[in-house]
This record gives sequence, C-alpha cells and structure tokens, in this order.
Amino acid sequence: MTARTSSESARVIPEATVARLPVYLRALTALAEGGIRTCSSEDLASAAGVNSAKLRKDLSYLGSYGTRGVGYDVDYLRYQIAREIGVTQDWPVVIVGIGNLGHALANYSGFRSRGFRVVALLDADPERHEELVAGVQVRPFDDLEAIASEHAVAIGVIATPAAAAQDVADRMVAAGVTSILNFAPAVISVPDGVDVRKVDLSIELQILAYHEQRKAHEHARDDLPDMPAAVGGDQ
Amino acid sequence: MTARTSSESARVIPEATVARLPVYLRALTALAEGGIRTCSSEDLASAAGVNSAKLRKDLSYLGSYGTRGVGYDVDYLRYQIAREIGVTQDWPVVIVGIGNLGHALANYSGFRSRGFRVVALLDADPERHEELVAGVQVRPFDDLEAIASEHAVAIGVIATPAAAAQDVADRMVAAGVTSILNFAPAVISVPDGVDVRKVDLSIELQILAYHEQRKAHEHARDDLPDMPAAVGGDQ
DNA sequence: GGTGATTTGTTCGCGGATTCACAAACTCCT
DNA sequence: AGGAGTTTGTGAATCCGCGAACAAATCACC
Repeated sequence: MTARTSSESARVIPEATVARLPVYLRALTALAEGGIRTCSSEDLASAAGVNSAKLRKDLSYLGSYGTRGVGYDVDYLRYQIAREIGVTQDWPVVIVGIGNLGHALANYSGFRSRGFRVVALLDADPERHEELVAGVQVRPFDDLEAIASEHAVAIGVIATPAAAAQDVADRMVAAGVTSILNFAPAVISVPDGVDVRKVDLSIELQILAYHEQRKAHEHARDDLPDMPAAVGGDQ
Repeated sequence: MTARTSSESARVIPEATVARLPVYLRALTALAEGGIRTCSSEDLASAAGVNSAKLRKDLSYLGSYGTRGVGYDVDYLRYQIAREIGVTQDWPVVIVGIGNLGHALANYSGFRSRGFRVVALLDADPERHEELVAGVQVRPFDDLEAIASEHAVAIGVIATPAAAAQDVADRMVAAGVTSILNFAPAVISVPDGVDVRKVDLSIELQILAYHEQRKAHEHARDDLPDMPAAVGGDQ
C-alpha cells in the first residue's frame, strides 16, 4: 500500500468509511423512494443508524457534495456515492456451491439491483447440473476458467462446505478472480492483490451469545442480595 | 456501560477480541479433529488467519490458559473459549421470515453444532404454514410471544424483507428477545439493552466492488504512458 | 542441578477511527 | 442590504486496536 501522491486524487478513503458507504447508499435510496429530495446530515445519519458527525466526515472524504445551510441533494449524493463505490457499472459474479445458501444468494434480489449480475452458478456435484436456479443453469465447477475469462469475472462467491473452500479459492484466483466473498466457515489464504471478505453466520450468533450471557450474569448478580452489590449501575 | 469495578472479574474483553473468539474456537475445533493435542500461538494464529501477537493478547483477556515453552492444550483452550463465549450452554433461537435465506439458515448445520437450537420458524404468509423446514413446522408470526415465553428465547433472527424488519424487531423485543441478528437490508432501532448485529450480503459485495474498481484504476494508470507515472510502487 | 532453547503473557509506542466543537457558507426574512 | 438561523466541512482531542519487542516461565538435555 504505497501512498500514491498523485496529482488529482489524494483519495485515501479509510477502510471504515468504505464499509459504511453502502449503508449510506441504501439509506439514500430509501429516502428517494419516500419522495424526499433533500436531507440534512442529521436526517441521513439517523436513517443509516450512525452519528451525524461521522457521516459528515465520511462524506467529506469523497468531496464537498453538500450545501451549507441546506443539506444534501438526495439523488446527487446517491449518484456520487454509487460512483465512488463502483456500483454504477455492472459486475459479473460467479457463485460456487449451490446448496441452501447458494440458492438463497442466487435468488437474492439485492444483488442485481446494485449492479451485480450472477453470470454463473457452479457446483461440483453432477446431480445438480440439471437444475435451474433463478433462471441460471447450474454448471460443473470445471467450467470456472472458461466462464471467468468469457465474462471477465473479477468477483467470486464461495458458498461451499468448509472443506472445499481453499480449493475453490485457488481455482478462482487461477481463473483471474481478484475479489472473493467467502461464506464457508474456513480461513482461506490467497496471494497478495486478491481481496477476501468473509461472512460467517454462526460467528455472528456467537457474538450475540457472548453479550447475552453477560447480560444474564449481570442479572444474576443483581438478584443476589448477599453480594456487596457494588454501586448498582443504571441499566 | 458503567465500568463495574467488581471484586473477582475485571473482565472487560474488547469488542474486537470478542469478535475473534469464535474464529479461534473454529480453528481449535479443526485442529482437534486433525488429532492435534497441543499447539503454539503461532500454529493457532495461522489456522485462524491472524497475527500471533494479537492471538496471545486476545487470549490473555480470558486468563492464562497456556504454558510457557509449551503452548496451549487444544481441548482445554477450546473449552475455556467456548465457556467464555457462552456456547457451552444451549441457546434457543427463533427465525422469522422463511424465504430463501430463512430456509438456508434453518438448514444451516453450523448453528446446532455450536449450541444454537432453532425452536421455531415464523412467517406472516399463511401459504407457508403447512411447510416443514429442517424438521420444524413453519408457524404464524403471531405465535411469537407464546413461543418466546415458552422456550425463554433470548435470540431472534430476522430474515424478512426490509419493509417488515422494524415491525418484527418491535414484536421480538416485546416478546422478551434481547439479541437480534438482522439479515434484512434495513436499519432497525431497538431500546437500550437490546443488541443488534446485522449482516447484509450486498454490502459485502459492494465493499469488494470498491476495491476492485480501485485496482482497475491503478492498472489503467499503469497502462497510460503519458502520465508522469509517479514513483511506480510495487503491486 | 544447571544451562540453553522455546513459548507465553505483557508492556510500550503508534496509527487509525470516533467524537466534539467551531468556523465558513448558505438561506430566509425583514 | 443585512442580520439571524441553519447546516456543512474540518481541525483537535480522545480513545481504541494493532504489532513489535521483551521479560518471565517452562522444558529438554547434559
């Protein structure tokens, strides 16, 4: 990551900001669908569930797209964020592993509406190759290279069991994929230059369980009168 | 968040650490299944995809469960982390919204194997109430209160369309749910004391798209010889 | 028993992210 | 035209997390 001191764009958008831009985009779309043409940072922040100061700082990394004393033009800001993220263009995507989750992903309407086009569904199991999911036929995993080069696929989604994830990732990288979204509960390693994001459904639940357990402990303590009870906090 | 200066446990585990504990747990399970009884922080760190110093610091928040010069006993550490997270006990869970994603979640084996038991599947659509998903019958959404109190459900999963998410969340909170995992692409607001975590599939893809677009820009610049070309960084 | 090799647990410095607070800029009304 | 009110954009302070480096503790071997 060399700090590129280029002429025009000193655009080093912090990773935390990048992760929130899609949230802002979604909130802006909701506002636009509600007929709202202009909004303040306060409005948008509450719609996106963040602090308004954070929102303004995040947007300031993109440029000055607001008007002091007025706020932001919803459609204009929406376009600017979409352009910054890159969802004004079309991204071909392949999904590997058409089990329950793969099915759900293939049918997820939120992909298409945001510039992602599922060009292929791949599965190693020949049983599935007859299937038609979301209007796309499931094809053998070995077709990956052909499909990837034909459609210039840069983004791949792994929805296989954990055991297959690394193999799939390797094949994806070999086929030219440089961004991977991994739903398999496994750590995959890829060469430099390839981005991986992972989503693990059970991990999210476990994080909730931790906090839930702590809540229960707190209550258990509050219910025990034989404890010194400390300075009984609020909540 | 009052800093509770309690007697025994000065246990304030950072949120970032909490989020990684399930990853360590998964890595330890994989090691145990491979027949490994003991591992160093280096081993476990690489299995979990993190820095070994970070791993040791994370584990130090739980206590001193390793042995200097030796490493960690896999089973012992596994139990300690599981206990800390709270997955040694059984967590009843309700899933609301049995569309494609709800189906996938209901069938996801990673839940049951980690202490989460799906006690009910709820959907507002009467068409689905005959269905049997993963051995559990889909029931009307209005049964939420009865089910939640009967099974003492503390964790709820929202897999509905965005428009229904806030309503479902309100009803869950009213029914005593205090932790919510939200898959709907919407921001939901809940009272203090209720935890919400959200997973948005399309947001993850958008983050990848942003980086992908930046890679493309970099390459485009590299291909243009009429630019000053800066100090041509690596990668 | 003692010495060297190994590995954990912890301290320290640093960079990034969040929040506050305020100046700059714009609108509206008189 | 000018002042009051509003809202953005941004410097500054604070907090949090990460990674390196090192001391303490344990084992193996002689």
